[in-house]
Amino acid sequence: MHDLIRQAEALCQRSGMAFTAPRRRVLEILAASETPMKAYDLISKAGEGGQATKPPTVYRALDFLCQLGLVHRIEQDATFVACNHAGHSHPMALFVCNTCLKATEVAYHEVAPILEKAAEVQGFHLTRLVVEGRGQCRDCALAA
Amino acid sequence: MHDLIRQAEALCQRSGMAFTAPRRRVLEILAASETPMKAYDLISKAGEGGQATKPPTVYRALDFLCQLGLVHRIEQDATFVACNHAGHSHPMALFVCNTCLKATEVAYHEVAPILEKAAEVQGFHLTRLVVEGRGQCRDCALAA
DNA sequence: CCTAGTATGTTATTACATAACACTACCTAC
DNA sequence: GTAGGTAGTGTTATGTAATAACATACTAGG
Repeated sequence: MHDLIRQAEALCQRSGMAFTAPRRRVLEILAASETPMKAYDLISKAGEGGQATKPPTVYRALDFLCQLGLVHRIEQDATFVACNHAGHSHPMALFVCNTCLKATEVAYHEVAPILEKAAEVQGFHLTRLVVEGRGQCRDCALAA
Repeated sequence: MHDLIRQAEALCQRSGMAFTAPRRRVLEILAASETPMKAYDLISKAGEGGQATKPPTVYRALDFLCQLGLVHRIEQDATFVACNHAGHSHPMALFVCNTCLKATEVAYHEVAPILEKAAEVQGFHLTRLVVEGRGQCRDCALAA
């Protein structure tokens, strides 16, 4: 999706950050992938153009893109996925289909305050929230 | 906490599973730890008794204990923590303090149905839910 | 007894992630 | 213009997490 790339360029320009070659490359690969990718698949894919691409290069790009909200890391299985809703900074849950492995993003507006409150009751002040899941997506349910 | 060990014994007996030496050892170490532990810290700690303890042994024990709900894996940082609320199978969120690294468990009864419903709207059927967080715990807030 | 099931022991390897340092490009202050 | 800072990349090496594959032991049922 070239949309995403253009959004990334815009976002970087606004915040004075550089949208450099490796960052672009990593985002392009992720945007073109149907499913979340493992870091090392990404590394070897990024290296296909003759460009030697080593782990730190890719991990740095991933950190950058994650911070900007253009990419999400799925903690459950250590994979990375381009964000469909870039720009927005909604809190987004990532639900991964057990069959096709695609990730579905679901907003959880209502849920964040509830969890924050529940945490606060125990004296815990939340600064970051991770909501993920597993299950079956619509397509795979219909196909079954 | 010997409570946890006794609970584990009981739980295993009821379900016809064996509470074997490595399983007990891993649970003991986790129960005695203030904070969630990384797998390899666990492995070397388990090996302190002269007993050679290799990764597969410990990972197998961890899988077993996680299935029984006696231990939780914290996906954010690949650590493991003994569960304070064994027996119950409440859905539990794990919030990790950025300062002291201790984990606080918070029930999220109310939240699960909301997320399930939000997922269902997009045709996604949830079978597993992971809710985790980061922030500051009560003790560290008071100390600050 | 012996065999099927369950669990552990052991070796080796695969996969995930970062430390540390050298180098480049660019920008800005003098 | 040039000294020095900042941000980013390249490269080597290593640290950390997890599992594959196969051998061995324990135990309960026929």
